[in-house]
This record gives sequence, structure tokens and C-alpha cells, in this order.
Amino acid sequence: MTSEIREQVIPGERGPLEQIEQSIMQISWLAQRQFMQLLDDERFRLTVPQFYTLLHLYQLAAECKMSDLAEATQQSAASLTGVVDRLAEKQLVERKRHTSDRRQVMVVVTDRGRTLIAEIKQARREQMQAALAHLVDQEVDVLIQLLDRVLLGMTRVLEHGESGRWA
Amino acid sequence: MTSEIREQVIPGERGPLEQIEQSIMQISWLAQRQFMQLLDDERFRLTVPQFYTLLHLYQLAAECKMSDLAEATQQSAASLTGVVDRLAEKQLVERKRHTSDRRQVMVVVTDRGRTLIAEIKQARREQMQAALAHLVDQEVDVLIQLLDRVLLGMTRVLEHGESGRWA
DNA sequence: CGAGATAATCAACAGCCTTAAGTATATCAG
DNA sequence: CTGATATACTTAAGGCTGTTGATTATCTCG
Repeated sequence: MTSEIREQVIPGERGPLEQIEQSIMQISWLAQRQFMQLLDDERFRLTVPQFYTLLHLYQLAAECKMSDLAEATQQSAASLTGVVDRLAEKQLVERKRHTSDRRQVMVVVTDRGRTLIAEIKQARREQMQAALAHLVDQEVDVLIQLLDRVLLGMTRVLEHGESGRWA
Repeated sequence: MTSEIREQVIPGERGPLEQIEQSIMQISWLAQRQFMQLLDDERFRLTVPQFYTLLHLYQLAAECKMSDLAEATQQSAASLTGVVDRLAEKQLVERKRHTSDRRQVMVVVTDRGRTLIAEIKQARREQMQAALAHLVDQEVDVLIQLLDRVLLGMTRVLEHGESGRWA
């Protein structure tokens, strides 16, 4: 895996991995904060976990059982119950019982939910456009490819970790 | 600012900006979730906002008044009060009064806090190493540069936004 | 001194997180 | 069929963070 030594751990030294670590941490933090504020807008009135839950259902374009939804969105089942409660109150999703196994609860996004997600994604794209305005097209392409591979690496580590946890 | 039209908004079409938007959103979400679990480890027992607050003080390497800290970490003053309360309980930071202006509260990281941050950064780097193991050195370099520019764009938009908000 | 601005905290309430316990349904051995 | 066990989800309690609006202490300036 680590066939070469990219970084010697000299205190005070900053290796490339540490730089990426810091950049990703900061981008994650800032992106979440800004997104939180965007979602708080009167047009949307969603929280971040609510958005990601709804987004997953939107992208799936099919009904999804609670436990699968919990795993996909990295939330505990107990947490997800509350999130789906609030989404259902707002009529953005609907709960149904699985026909044959009545223990399972299936969740689907409603038309209202689909519309809302589309609006949020549009607003988010405008934010992104402002943040990336100074990158040229070619850089954008490279960035897309690299981000995809980072994402792949992160999800893979997640899957391999014992019961979804790292540490 | 948007001198060229990179993306026509055709519903259902996926332009490059939308791809970056999605990648960054997903990476942010995953990174935060994974980091949350790492911080929950018995060695650390921190929350994400506590970590970022402590990190800022660590990087600053100087005392910082509450309002500056709130702005730097994108938290409301009211929220930050509680976060600093808990960090102080754990003896990771200390509160002091500004000598001349006694309204201001200055916060400093303690030795204990510095040690903890260093340990967390080390653990985080190991996670990152696993996630980025399949990138070659040159890609890592390019990624660093692009992430820096994304970060710059995001912070700049933040600063220009009315009272720190977008939307 | 007194009015107003500024810095931080407090109070009340909602949402999400964790852990542990509880409920309903399914499965399977005897 | 019955009873034990497993599975899927919900509920409950407690802690942390977020919001808004009020409050306290201090500073500044006329």
C-alpha cells in the first residue's frame, strides 16, 4: 500500500499528505458551514442531515429501506428515524411498509421532495460557480477526476473498516 | 466574474460544475462523518466543532479573542461560548481577560490541548494515507494545488458575502 | 455623568448524536 | 403449533450544537 515513504514524520515539517489532510478538513468544514446557512434559507428550511438523506433518495429514484438508507448516509438507525420523521412531516418523503416483510419500513421521496432538492442543487451550483470562478476549464476537469478518486478512496476505506468505523 | 458560460442549465444534463458540486458535497459529508467517529475515540473524546476551534488556536499559536475565534471558525458567538466552556472543562484551553479592555475574553490553547491536537492530526493523516494510497505522487501535487485554489475561492466568497452569508 | 455601542454570556427551544431498552415481525428447531 | 432467537425499527434519556433574543459588563464619547 505505502510502497514509498512520502512523508517522514518530522515534527514541524509539512509533507504533501498533511497538506491534503488540512485542505480537505478545511474545505469540509467550510463547505458544511456554508451549506448549513444556505439550507437555513426560508425557501428550504432543511438541516444538513435532512438534506443528505433526501438527496440519497432522490438519486436512488426508488424506495429504500431504513437500514439501507442509514448505511448509505452514514447515520445510526436511531438518528435516521428522527430525520425521516421530520422529512415526512414536511411531506418530502413517505413511509410505507414492505409488502411481504412487515418489519421493514420503506421510504420514498415525494414530488414535493424532488422539487425541493432540484432547487437546492441549483442554488448550490451558483455558490460553487462563484467559488470556482477563477479556475480554467482544464483545471476543472482535472479537479473532477481527482475528487472522484479521493471519494473512491474514502468510501473504500469506509467499507473495509470494521463495521464501518475507522480509528 | 463568470466571463464564459461553462454550463447551460438543461434539466437532467450534468455539467462539470455540477459534478464538482456533487463531489465536494459528498466528500465533505463523508469526511465529517468519518472524522466524527475518529474524534469519538476514547483517546480524544472531542466533537467536530470542538476540534476545529482548538485547531484554530493551535495554528494561531497565540491568544485570540472570542469574536475573532467565532468568525474564523464560522460559529455564532453564542455557540462558541458553549464550545469553549467544554474545552476549558477538559483543560485544553484557558480563558483570560484582556488587560486593557476588560470586555474581551482571550482564549489560549494549553500544552494539553497542543498535545491532543498533534495526536489527532497524526491519526487523521493515517486515515488520509489509506484513502489516498492509490494516487501517485504527481497527482498528489496537482490535487494539493487545486484544493488550495478551491479553498481560496470558498473563503473569498465567504468574505464578500453580506455578513458572512451566501444565499 | 449618562447615552449608546460593543463583547460576551445566558436562556429557551429544536435538531442530531449516542446508548440502551422496547415493540413488532420473521424464522426456525423441536 | 410453540417457544426461543434474530431482525427491523422506534423510543427514551442525556449531551452537544445551532438559533434567536435578552442580559450583563465594560468602554467611548458628548
